[in-house]
Amino acid sequence: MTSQTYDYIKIEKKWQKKWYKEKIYEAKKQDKKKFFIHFAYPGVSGYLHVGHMRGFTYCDIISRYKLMTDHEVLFPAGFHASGIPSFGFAKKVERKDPDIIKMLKEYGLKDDFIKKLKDPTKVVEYFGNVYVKDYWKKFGFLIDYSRIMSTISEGYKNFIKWQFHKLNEKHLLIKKPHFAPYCSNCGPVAVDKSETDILKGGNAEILEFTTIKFKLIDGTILPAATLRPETIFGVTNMWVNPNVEYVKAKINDEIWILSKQAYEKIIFQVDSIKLLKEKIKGQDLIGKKCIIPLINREIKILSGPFADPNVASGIVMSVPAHAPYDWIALVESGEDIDPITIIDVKGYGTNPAKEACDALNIKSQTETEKLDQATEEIYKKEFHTGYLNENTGKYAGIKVSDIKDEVKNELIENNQAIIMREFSEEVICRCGRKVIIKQIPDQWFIKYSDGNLTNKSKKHVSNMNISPEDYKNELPGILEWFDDRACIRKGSWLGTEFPFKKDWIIEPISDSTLYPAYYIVSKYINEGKIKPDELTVEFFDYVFIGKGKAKKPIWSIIKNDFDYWYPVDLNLGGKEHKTVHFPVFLMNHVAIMPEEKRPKGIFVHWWVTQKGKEKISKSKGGAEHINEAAIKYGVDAMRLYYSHIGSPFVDIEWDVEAVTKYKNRLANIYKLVYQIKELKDKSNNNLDNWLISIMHRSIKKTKDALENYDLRIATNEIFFECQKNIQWYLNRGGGNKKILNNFLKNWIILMTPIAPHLSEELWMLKGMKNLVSLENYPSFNQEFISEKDEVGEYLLQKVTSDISEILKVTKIQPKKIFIYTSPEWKINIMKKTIDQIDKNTFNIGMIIKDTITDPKLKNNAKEVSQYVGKLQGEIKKLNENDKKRYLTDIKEFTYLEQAKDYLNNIFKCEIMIYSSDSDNIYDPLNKNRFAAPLRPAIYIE
RNA sequence: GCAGGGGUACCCGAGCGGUCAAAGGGGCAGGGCUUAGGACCCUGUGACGUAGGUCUUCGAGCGUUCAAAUCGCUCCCCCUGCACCA
Repeated sequence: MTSQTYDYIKIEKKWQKKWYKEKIYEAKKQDKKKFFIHFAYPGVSGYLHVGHMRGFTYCDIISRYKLMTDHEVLFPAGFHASGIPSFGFAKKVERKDPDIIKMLKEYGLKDDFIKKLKDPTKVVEYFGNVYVKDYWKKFGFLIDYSRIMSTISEGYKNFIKWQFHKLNEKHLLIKKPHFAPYCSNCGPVAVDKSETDILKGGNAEILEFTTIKFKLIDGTILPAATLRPETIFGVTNMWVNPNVEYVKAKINDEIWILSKQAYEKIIFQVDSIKLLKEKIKGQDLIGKKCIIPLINREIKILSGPFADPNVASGIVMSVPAHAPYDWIALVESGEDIDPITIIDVKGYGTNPAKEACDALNIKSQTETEKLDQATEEIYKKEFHTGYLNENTGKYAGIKVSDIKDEVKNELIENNQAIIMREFSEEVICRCGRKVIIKQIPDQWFIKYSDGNLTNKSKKHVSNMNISPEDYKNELPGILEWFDDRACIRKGSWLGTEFPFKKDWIIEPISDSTLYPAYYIVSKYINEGKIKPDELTVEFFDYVFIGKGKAKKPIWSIIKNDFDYWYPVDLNLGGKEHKTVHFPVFLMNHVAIMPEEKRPKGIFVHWWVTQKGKEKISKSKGGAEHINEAAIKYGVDAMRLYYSHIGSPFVDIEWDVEAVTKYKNRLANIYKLVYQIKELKDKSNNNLDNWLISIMHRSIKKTKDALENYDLRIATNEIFFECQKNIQWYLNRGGGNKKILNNFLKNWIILMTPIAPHLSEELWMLKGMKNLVSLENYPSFNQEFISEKDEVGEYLLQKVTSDISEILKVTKIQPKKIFIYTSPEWKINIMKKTIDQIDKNTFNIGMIIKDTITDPKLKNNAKEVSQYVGKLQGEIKKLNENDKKRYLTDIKEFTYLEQAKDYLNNIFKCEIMIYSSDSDNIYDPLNKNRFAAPLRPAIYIE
């Protein structure tokens, strides 16, 4: 192994050891500006994958950058251990789930140890360790490891209890009934796409059927369930399935007729319900009459075999003017009933349902596919563009989309309807039972709907620093829409006991809103300087909101810390947090913390997906394991990949080949530094000044980008532009040791936040003794900018590419190349014209006159006027950069003359350079007349 | 349903009124370096062109403008989040 081999494994180990030994990560309160950054702590649900590292890495990059720009940085981390995941994991271990056991064995765990993971707290402990040791430390994160905490620790629980006391004091805890997915065997279950808790039905939505109480003559209730309560005005009859035996139930004081299936669902949703012995055949209801509530019209019950006993109440009201199913059924029934139109919609006449059926040529109730299509079409049209007409009484003229809830609410207030909730598709629990929706009568909520809280939060957002900008604009809407959130639950999971109701546990979103504040305390807990049971309500009142007095000296020490570090400057999290975590993070701070302690910034990043934009999921194959990837590609390569492959605000694909390319790039940089070491010292003023100048441009661009957290732009500048520049310098023949050294040092520092291990290694190679991680980021200095040399190199590149172009087109094998730089008068005119156009004083005649006062140009008047004429249009198209280039004073002839060796080298032939102003020019084809500023004429033999 | 984001050359992806035939990377082709290379360097990669040029392109169609990938409208198509999962 030669010294030039990039042995990243060795390098990583070496520098991590040093960082962690010297504890350079530890945040210390100093007289500097502080920066508090953290990521939304991960849930403890198993091993993480390469996707999770994206956000963590961004956080470390920003944190390292701040550390290098004169900030004292606090970058803590912890685990969100509350909730179902660790509990579920433990359960799986307990029942020896083969996938889980296999996975644990793959990670090298012994049977004895695996057994221990039946205990959820052991699960948390184990994975907490994995996250710290195998992920965060392996990636070189300068997390303050002295503050690591978990949400199921005693101290944290006391903190959460305090939070809920505060919410209660502010009247932000309320009680009301709630409807939640529930398994009669396992308790509450989460219905979501990941299907953690369930076997089937992850895509199910909860549908809210307005169940309207139609009354039979004897007062018995025939409940018709509908998603479109506003159509009640258009009801002409009822549909009852003749083949179904309905049951009767007593709900409060009412007798209801409904399907057996409906009964079994509704018992969980109403307070008082009793099944009666009496049953009734659908057939026996047909022909009877009932009354439409609200409008008190009498209608007939008809036979509707399509009325599905599994859907809602099993009984359907018929709106033939607006529901294709009802229309066709009515036609087929042969009854003499006129549809009632209640909605006016552009593009339809008096009976939209009939028109839609006709358009699709629907003839029978059995054509369900077409009927569904017709239903959807009409529903969409009517909902978005329809208005209720005169048949709807006081609602006439109102938009359908605005009225739905009003009709529903009126019916409910009049005790003429209830809401019945049901899944859009079947949901089956892990245990095999059907998941139902259950009413929880006295559910506690955090009142996020509170107007005052919402408004204050929205106002706070407007002063925050939020990336991306789009999210900042979205947030007020989200806060507005964010509703009360059920905050406690009873069931098998981990979390803090709710202080106001015994045996109930605070749910995991509600216990992770103010938590960055706890990082200030966790350090003292971890170091044994204060005990968990000392963290009383008085303690937190004093430390966090300055209420009361310090009962012990340590209280004021902690408070001092808190006052220095808080608020959070930047909270990073994935896009999944946009509508859940970030809103509650904000609103709880606004509710509880004083104004100066509310968060300053949020950074939302998108995900790493599998090929084909699929979410990486452990259950569905998953991506590479973090530790394997780290060995295969190297940590710095992965860090570079995350920060460069795409904008933080798009999903990126995990692309093994791309990561490999990044790895090679780092190896090249490593080699390049070695190669430069071996160069012979030589100087070239123009070129050397150019390198310094361009270096400072890069410094400026990088810093500007990093200040805005534009990680990708910064990374591009450092790892691609800088490399390109130094490559140009070397290819051009540059070799000034002093300047190269200076360039490299700056370059290495620039790289450090992104590829810290490589940077440390290179820094040492340059003979530096200190840690580059603790260096100061280079600062931009205008003095080092040399416009002249930048323009000179630009000219050279332009000439080179022009010559190449000519060679390519003409296919000439060049023997001699002649270059003619612009005559002085054209340069003067160019400058004058730019100046005058900018000042809006352009006068073509004056410029020509001025120019030909020069006796040498007297005979060239025609050429002069032609040139000026063309210039005008061209200059208007120029941008500021271009203009600046033309206005820069540079002796083109001299510059090119000095770069002759380079041209010589490139084109492998003799190069002759002339100024168009000089007399002895070899120019057989009179090409020099085409010479213009920064665009010399070329002639090739 | 509510809300958000997109469609750019072979692919990924930047650009978001003139600097745009459109950055950067990858792929592909040719050349170089090499014992070899899947490492690295150079060149090319819309079409046409024996002089640095011209022509046609940025989902589709209209429009605004001296000027549009970039702005407006309409349409088509994709993707994502949505609360008791974190």
